[in-house]
Amino acid sequence: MSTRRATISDVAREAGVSASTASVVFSGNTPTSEATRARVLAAAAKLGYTGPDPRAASLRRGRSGIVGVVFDQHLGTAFLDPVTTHMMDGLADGVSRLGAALLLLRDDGEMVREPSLQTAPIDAAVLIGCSPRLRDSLEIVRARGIPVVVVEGDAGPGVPRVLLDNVEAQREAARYVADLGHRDVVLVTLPVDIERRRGWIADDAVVSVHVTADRLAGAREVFPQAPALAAAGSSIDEGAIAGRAIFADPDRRPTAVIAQTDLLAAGVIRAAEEAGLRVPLDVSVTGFDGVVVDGLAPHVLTTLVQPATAKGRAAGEAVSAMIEGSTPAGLDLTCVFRVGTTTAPPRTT
Amino acid sequence: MSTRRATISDVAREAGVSASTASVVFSGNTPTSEATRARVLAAAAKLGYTGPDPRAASLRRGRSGIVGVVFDQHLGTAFLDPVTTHMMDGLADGVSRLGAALLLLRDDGEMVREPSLQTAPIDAAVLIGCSPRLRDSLEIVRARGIPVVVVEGDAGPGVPRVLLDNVEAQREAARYVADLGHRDVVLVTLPVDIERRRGWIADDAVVSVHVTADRLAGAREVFPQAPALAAAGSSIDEGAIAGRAIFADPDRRPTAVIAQTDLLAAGVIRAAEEAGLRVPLDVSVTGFDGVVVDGLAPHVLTTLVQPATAKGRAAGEAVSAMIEGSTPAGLDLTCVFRVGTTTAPPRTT
DNA sequence: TTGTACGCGTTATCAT
DNA sequence: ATGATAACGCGTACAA
Repeated sequence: MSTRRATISDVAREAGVSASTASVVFSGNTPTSEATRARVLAAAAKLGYTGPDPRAASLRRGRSGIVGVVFDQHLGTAFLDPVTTHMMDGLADGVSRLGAALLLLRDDGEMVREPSLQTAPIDAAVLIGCSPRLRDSLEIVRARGIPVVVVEGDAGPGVPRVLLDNVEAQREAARYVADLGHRDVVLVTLPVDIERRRGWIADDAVVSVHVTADRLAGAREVFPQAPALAAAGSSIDEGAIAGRAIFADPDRRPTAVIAQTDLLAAGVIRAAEEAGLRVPLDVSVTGFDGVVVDGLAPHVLTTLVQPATAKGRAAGEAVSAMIEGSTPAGLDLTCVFRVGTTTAPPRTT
Repeated sequence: MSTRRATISDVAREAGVSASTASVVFSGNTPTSEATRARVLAAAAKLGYTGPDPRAASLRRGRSGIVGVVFDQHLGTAFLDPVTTHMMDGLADGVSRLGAALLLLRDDGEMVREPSLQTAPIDAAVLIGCSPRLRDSLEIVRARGIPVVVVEGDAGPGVPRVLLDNVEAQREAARYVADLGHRDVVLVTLPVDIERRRGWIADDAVVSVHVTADRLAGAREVFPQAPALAAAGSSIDEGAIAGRAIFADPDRRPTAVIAQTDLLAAGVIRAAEEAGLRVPLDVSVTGFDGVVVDGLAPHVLTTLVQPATAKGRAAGEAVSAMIEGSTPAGLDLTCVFRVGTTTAPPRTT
């Protein structure tokens, strides 16, 4: 029972070679004779040496092989959104070429103990979302000289971004609804600001959340007068709350609802069915995101399929490229409109 | 424009102090005079030095401040389960005392490029789930001499585990259902093995998934003869599939269904309502987990509320303790039975 | 193919 | 309160 973990020098001594030779055996960066290789490995096994200390290797190499992913909210909250989840999946994929792992970081402004965004041993960072904190996070990583990519957020110049065509996509869906013959349409939106207040959005309201504003703008290009009801978040329950408000008055029911996310759309459908309306016969509903909404079956949402996984992968590949020295341009991803079973022409009364 | 990032020696030189003094200014580990402190900070600002290099600090200190979380499946898949999500939240919380961040690791057995579980600069590891891979992962981290905690899995001796009282909890729910007067009960279970095949579980079937087996055993203590239908996973849609099978034949409908997760229960409820049954008037349904099932409202599941967040936090605190040198015992967490609106006495026909 | 020499950037210890 | 010194464990020129 040694009192201290074995180092590569110990192994080298045991094997009767120099430390650098042992190092080379483990890294494989230089050819070694089969004999020494075997002896080194045997010595390592004997000493319980499991490989180079990652901390020392990382100092020496100047790289840790870790990419930080920065959230501005509780991890639990962030992962509740399937879009985020899929993006993480793509991200893991995108950095895997580089063999990097993902470090979950939360930058909430507080001075926490390490490792925070300021001190984590990361080779690059991915900033997510469009929070007000984003600028500050960006400041921190840029000061550290760490490559950074921003996903769907407002970054300064010189920072590669991965963006979505929210305006155009939402416009396309709205156009489809209009072409079906709908004129009486209500929009259900994501929160308009950090307050996350529910309610009808006034014409002069300032929508400070990027995504919300863009999708709203897209829909309004087709339905300039459509009333818009803001939800407090993206969930089925929130959608149902909005839906109940919309379908409460039988005399003022719209023939179509354009929701800004699939979850909201699913909630609206739920509310419609509660109110005795059939989808799409009595009311058409569209969503946005193209995620699998658990429990929505047998409906198939008419929606905009966003490449959530690809978004993450693009971000991952971008940071990989930056780590390797190149300067990737930003990437603009596009959604694909998908016609499902939740839209139909309005009923002729 | 310097060609190289400034180091703490550069800062010290610029400030006219020694490197160790500068170091102390940043770490705060030793009192310093206000004057030197200010001079060092000024020098740092001038040189664009943003703090000690985490890699070097980590080598020197022998700690990285990073805790690895090991999954055996796609991250996207893992995070689809709200229980996992909540656990991650608790985990983040539990390691925060130590100021650690979480590194997402996937150990799928392949020899990947670093950092894998074998080479990641982690101070401790948390292994999740009851996969066959778990033993191997365990082997790797133990060989590295890294503290490890296993959550709801089968670990060897000497490894702290965080466990749930699945058997007892499920038994309590079953007892409650029995006490309501139900005799004709069907169980809906999680997958029985890696195959994830749907279908009725034969009496002599081998249930190799720990959680499934435990919850099944608990229910069978009260309802030894109850037929059990395995789902292919934990989701509303899977629950609905099981539910449709169960309610297909009007003559053979049970008066109660005991589902092994809330998501499955929600699906069963959906299927029941599709079949024109009212919950809980015509059929009672219980779940397990106590997560918020988006879209289940207005129902409130009768279920076993599992302390998912606490589970994660316990694991986090356990690794924190181990990093600091103590050897925490395992922790047995208990579920709390919660009566909701989805159970009632069977209708007297 | 193997060994020598050096430095990566920091911090703990101890002396002043 | 500050400074000198010595590792921390490794990888990589370069020489042999």
